[in-house]
Amino acid sequence: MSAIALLDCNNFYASCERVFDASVKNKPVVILSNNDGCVISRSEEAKQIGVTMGAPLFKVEALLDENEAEIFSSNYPLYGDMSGRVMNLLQNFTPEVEIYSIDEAFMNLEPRKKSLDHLAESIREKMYKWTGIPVSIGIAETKVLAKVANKRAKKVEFREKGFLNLYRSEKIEAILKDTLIDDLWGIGYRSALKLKANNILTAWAFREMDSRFARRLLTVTGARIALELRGIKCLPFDLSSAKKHSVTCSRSFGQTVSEYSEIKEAILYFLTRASEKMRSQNLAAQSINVFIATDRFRPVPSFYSNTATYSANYATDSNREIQDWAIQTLERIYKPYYEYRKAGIILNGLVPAENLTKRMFDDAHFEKQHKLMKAIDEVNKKFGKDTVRFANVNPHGSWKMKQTRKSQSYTTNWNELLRVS
DNA sequence: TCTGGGGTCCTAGGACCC
DNA sequence: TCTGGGGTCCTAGGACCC
Repeated sequence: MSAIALLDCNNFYASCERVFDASVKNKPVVILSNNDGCVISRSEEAKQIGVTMGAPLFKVEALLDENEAEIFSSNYPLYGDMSGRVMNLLQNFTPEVEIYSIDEAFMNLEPRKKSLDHLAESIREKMYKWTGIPVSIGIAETKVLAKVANKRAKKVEFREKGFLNLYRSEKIEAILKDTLIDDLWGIGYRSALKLKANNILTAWAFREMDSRFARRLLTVTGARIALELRGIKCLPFDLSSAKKHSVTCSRSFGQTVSEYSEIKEAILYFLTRASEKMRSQNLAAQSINVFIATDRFRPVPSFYSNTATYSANYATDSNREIQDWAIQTLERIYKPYYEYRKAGIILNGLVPAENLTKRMFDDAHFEKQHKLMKAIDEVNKKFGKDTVRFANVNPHGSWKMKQTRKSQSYTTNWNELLRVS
């Protein structure tokens, strides 16, 4: 039985901003979602003054001003780059690292030369020294228990140490009894309601629950979590950094949009971004899902939301072809007169772009398009986004979000390096 | 035309995560 | 005035096959 660690970066986005801007140390810092809509990351100081996760900016703006907080739009190139540094560093401690999210990774700590506590300490220390990012670590026999340990490690009692080792620990029972069912990884709002209706209020009660009943109530997903709480591994360790199954691009608009031509513009723009990302992983899509929606908070004159899928007989990575799919699909769901607030596309059925099934008729033609797309991607990578683009794509449509508080791309753009004066 | 059991594949929708 | 975006997995149900 091996020990699993879950490492995550504390207040990741806020911490990233701090690495490069000393003037925001020891101040409340918050990072906003796209459109500068709501708070998605908070420094410790911001949490303390009572800014909640997901709070809409307009509701906490006064509070932030009073406390002289720093407010940033999200800067994903920066966070992505910092994430890469963190994950690379982890490989020095064990080859078995599963990157679970931009700021979290599971690690298999076996075999090891040091004690688990010692190992956790040295990982934390090196991470801070080399990347400037503070991290928390939870250690246990399964992923779910490691998650519990990690969460607890952030609480006041363990914050100083920054890690909690529950591997074969007699503390497990007490901690599970003190963990509310709502706070358990994998149990969301819906499942928590069902469990509470059955008087299952804590992680411990869930662990002790009859597993057939757990399965009936929450399907296999829930049953697995209950077993993991007992120390039985059900969630596999995924080292493969597996290829994606889908790529999404969607946005809320900066203002409402009604005209078909503008919605189409937005959709084609999202398509450009998503297919770029797809090709960067050498994948091709076999279907597309298009969705549009009016403002869910202000259903005026009435709420409308719809989605449709186009499935092709072959996969492609050519924008020309996917554009055709997208437009046909959009036409099926677009209705005039509505004030749309959000739209997006999902590319599905991703397969490796090499060795695609040969097409009966226009294979040579497709080969050409494939090469053309690759060439366009190269140019845009070198000279900047949308240097070369399809004429029907407008990267500056009226639907475009506003991002007014973005920090610099310190690590990914030569023109925005940190200046030392 | 109806009748049965057993199987696969696909899709839409739900639930959850960060 | 102002409320994010990008993913995964599971299941039920329809269509189809023998």
